[in-house]
Amino acid sequence: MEKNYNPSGVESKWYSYWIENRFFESQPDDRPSYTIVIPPPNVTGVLHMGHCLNNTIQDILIRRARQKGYNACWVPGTDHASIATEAKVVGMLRERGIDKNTLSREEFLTYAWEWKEKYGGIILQQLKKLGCALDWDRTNFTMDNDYYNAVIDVFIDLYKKGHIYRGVKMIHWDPKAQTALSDEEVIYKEVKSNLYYVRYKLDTDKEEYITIATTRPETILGDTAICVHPSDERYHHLKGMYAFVPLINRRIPIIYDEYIDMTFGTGALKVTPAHDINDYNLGLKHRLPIVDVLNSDGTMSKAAELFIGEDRFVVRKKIAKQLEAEGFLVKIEELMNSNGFSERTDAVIEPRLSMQWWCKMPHLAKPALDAVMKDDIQFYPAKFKNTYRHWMENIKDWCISRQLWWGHRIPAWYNEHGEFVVAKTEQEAQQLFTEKYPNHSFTLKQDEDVLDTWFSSWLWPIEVFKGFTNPDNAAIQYYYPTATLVTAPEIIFFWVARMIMAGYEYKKAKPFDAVYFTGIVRDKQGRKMSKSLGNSPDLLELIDKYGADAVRFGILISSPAGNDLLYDDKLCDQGRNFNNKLWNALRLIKGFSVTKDGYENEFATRWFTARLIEQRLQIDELMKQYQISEALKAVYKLIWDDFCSWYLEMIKPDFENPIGSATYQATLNFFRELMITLHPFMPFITEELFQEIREEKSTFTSICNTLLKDEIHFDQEVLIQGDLLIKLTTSIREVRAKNQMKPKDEIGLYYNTANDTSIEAIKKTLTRLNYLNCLIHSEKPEGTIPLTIKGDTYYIQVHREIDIEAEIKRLHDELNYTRGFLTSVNNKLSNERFVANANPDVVKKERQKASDAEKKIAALMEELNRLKAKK
RNA sequence: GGGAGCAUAGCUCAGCUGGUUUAGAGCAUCUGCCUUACAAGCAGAGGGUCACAGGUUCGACUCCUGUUGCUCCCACCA
Repeated sequence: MEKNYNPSGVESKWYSYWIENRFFESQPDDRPSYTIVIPPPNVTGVLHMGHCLNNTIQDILIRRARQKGYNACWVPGTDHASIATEAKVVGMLRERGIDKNTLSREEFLTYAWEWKEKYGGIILQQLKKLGCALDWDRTNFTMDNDYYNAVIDVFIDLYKKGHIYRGVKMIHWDPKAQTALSDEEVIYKEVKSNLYYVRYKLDTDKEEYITIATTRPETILGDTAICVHPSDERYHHLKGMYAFVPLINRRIPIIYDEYIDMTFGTGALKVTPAHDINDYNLGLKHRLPIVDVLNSDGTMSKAAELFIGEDRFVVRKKIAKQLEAEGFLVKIEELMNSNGFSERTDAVIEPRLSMQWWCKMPHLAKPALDAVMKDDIQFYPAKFKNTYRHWMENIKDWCISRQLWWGHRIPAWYNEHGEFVVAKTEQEAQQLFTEKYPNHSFTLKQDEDVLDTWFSSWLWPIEVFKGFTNPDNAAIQYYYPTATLVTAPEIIFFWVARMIMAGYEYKKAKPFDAVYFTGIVRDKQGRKMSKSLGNSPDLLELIDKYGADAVRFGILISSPAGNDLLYDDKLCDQGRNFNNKLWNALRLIKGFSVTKDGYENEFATRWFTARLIEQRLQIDELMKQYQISEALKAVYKLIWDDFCSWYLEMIKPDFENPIGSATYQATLNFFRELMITLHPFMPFITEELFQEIREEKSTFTSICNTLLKDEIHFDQEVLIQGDLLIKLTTSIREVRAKNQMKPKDEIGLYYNTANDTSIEAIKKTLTRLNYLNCLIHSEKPEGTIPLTIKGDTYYIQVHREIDIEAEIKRLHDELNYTRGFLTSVNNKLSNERFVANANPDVVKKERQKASDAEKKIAALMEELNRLKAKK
């Protein structure tokens, strides 16, 4: 074996081996299932740190489930991501000099599919580098033929049930992508804007004005009223009056409504029903006309009368100048306010009135809310239940149509008069049309729009098993409900909530038992990783540099449950070092020469046997609670500290001496068990080392399909002895360090407890003791340093002048500490109410603590006096 | 504006339903070691008024209230 572990080559070798031997494939059988559906990454995506965290966690859950005897199935796939992909394709076409507007729908879709075939699989390939144990035969895409039909069928079904309708409402418009967005796709950001104070001339004989304040002066051209608060005395005299919109002189009424905030600006609001949701509502209430001054691309429309065809932001500046020139602009103030941006294109959102398709939510939300509140579906961390409840209780109708081509085309058919039917095919539509509108003409045209991406992804846990296409098939029966969904909290509404709704609506059952929400990956300064900051490392480069195991380790070890994690390359260093530690531990073991009568350490093997079981139970508990980074820490310590630092040092024979075959076999076996325990976290190196010590080379064995033992009983007593041994060893090393002794300097230990069998296990290697003597009570050795552990005293002989003053001080400090401790314990015990009220076990423990402390104090006193006498 | 969460060592965090010591870990720091698996290593050390102020209790890092500071989600302000 090389001196250092080198992951390159090893990782791809084992991934191929796993695939060739179909270890990740799953078919229904008599084992219980453990299923995860991957949150399908966008076809446009490349792997980033968020994916790394997310998929590593899923991989751990899947691999562990398989080790625990479940039939584990992890389903991969991608999401067509309508708006994001369409934007990419449009961009690609532009680079090639093709304008989307010159293409037919079919031509555009041909390009889009080409693009998807070329780039759509990249992200899945990258997951293989991470080691993900996905069942590739089950790969799904949200626009696969069956999946597409399932989405359309669900639309039709909900329409028939009366949950889907068409209507004109104020929606969020993305002028860049030129499509409607759902509420969830709008991100509000604080921006610095100007607040323009503009005066409107009143329709009187005198030179009278009313001044309003607005951040969007370009919409002045769409004003149809000015609104003030009914109890605002400043404006009482204007009742029933009119004003003129500056520049275009439209005569508009002054209206009164309690919606107005009198303290903002001048207390007078310009009302533009076409371009603001609140203004729209005011308009409805006061029956105001609507003047839509913007085109769909964000330029001024004909209705604006001025600046026609110019961009809204250009016009904002121009109109301010013109207002100023004509004496309408009173002043400009700076203001922080929040603007909506498109999640996908980052364009500033326009509230816009338009005809869209909607899905009513209340009846879908009800069972989905109950399931989470009653913990039928468990959220980890549970705090997200609150967020979820709040949204579900205030849920609004879902805008599901998008003015795009890439996606599931809405199955609605219209005649020339805008009358429509919903049907899967044109044929069906014609039939329906005849029935519905017997005397109308019908040259039918299908709706040009597609459905929101999430209207397909909410069916993911069902349709990846063909739960719509073939509802009674064996796979859906066996795998659904899935076990755990691992996802980011950002998409709790977009996706998680809606999958739960779809699950109850169409399967009458939850889609998953639990949802684990990961944190956000941030850089070490706590900033969110983003392209624009350039603080996101290239994952593939990281894997090349450190190996996937080390990267997995790095991202997990910093990842507390439910909190954001601060990633730093240093953590991958730690992971790489851990790899190397494992590698070298095996190098040591394999380097032993083994004979029947070589060195045996029966205590050490007993101790580690117990330790292994104890820690595995601990890891089980942590994993049950999804405390994944804590579980990894526990494995890490078990291997590094318990196995390498203590166990291996205990069983290491003297230089060039052989090890006994019993101890050797036990050690190999421990190592194998440790690899299995670690495997879900670091799959590649554990497979490599597992194969390295494998005995039967003939069968297609892998650590992937090796079961974890489920022992639950272990020897508590030997663990206590081990702790004592560790304490003693540490104390001896401390003496060495304090006395600045070289490794070669002679040192000896006297002990006096006959009942202590573990003492024999203090091998010279642990502390480099030159001799170990049991002594009889009466003859305490001279010139030694006393160590008091749990009331027993040990003596260390260092063969050099002892600094008695320093030793006295050390004993004194320890004595003081122990006395303080005893006092606090005694305070409790002398309190009658404590003894009366506290749990009897607690009282018993406190009594034990007191007597231990007393014993220790006595021993310390004795040694202190002896030292003082010598002085 | 509504809601949720966090505050423990220089940094990142454990410490679950009050009593395992007078609070732990990893990283970082310092000291000593090229000791025959690993310097990507070994051994040892230092470092905390558990944000602040009250309260409940025999007993509070842990429960309650308030204050301060930070984070997130939702609603959305012309």
